[in-house]
Amino acid sequence: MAYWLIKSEPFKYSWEQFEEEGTTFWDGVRNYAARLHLRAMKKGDEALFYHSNEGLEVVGVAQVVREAYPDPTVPEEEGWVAVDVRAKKRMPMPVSLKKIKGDPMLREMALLKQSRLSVQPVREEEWTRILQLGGLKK
DNA sequence: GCCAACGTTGGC
DNA sequence: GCCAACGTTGGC
Repeated sequence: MAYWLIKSEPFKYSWEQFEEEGTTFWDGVRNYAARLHLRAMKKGDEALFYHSNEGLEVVGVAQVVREAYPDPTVPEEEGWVAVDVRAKKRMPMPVSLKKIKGDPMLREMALLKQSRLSVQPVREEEWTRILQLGGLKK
């Protein structure tokens, strides 16, 4: 099982909307590096849901329920993909970018190193640490 | 294949 | 609103 981080600007699609819908298709990725990650996602993998631009914090955990398939919003020949994700758990204490930056265990996170990448892998140690900080794990 | 110009993302 | 970082495009 692998771990990921997916970003959304809350005024476009927020965790609140996500929770309401329960399951949604994650589309709109138009970046080759991000697409590689989308294609590598397996059913059952989990992802941190991060609010970019506004909020600037990890607000919840999502789970992959359907692996990569052609993005229904563009012609299939273009090769872009979407996955389906389900809102799994809200963070009791959202983990802010500030906190992540200040945490020695999270210094190597892709979120800090490649801040523009909208779908990125998360290491197991980082995953565990974020869940701790968020109040989802001891 | 290089690189300048341009567009986009995202933090501040 | 600004700007750095990064990706993409297009001329050569």
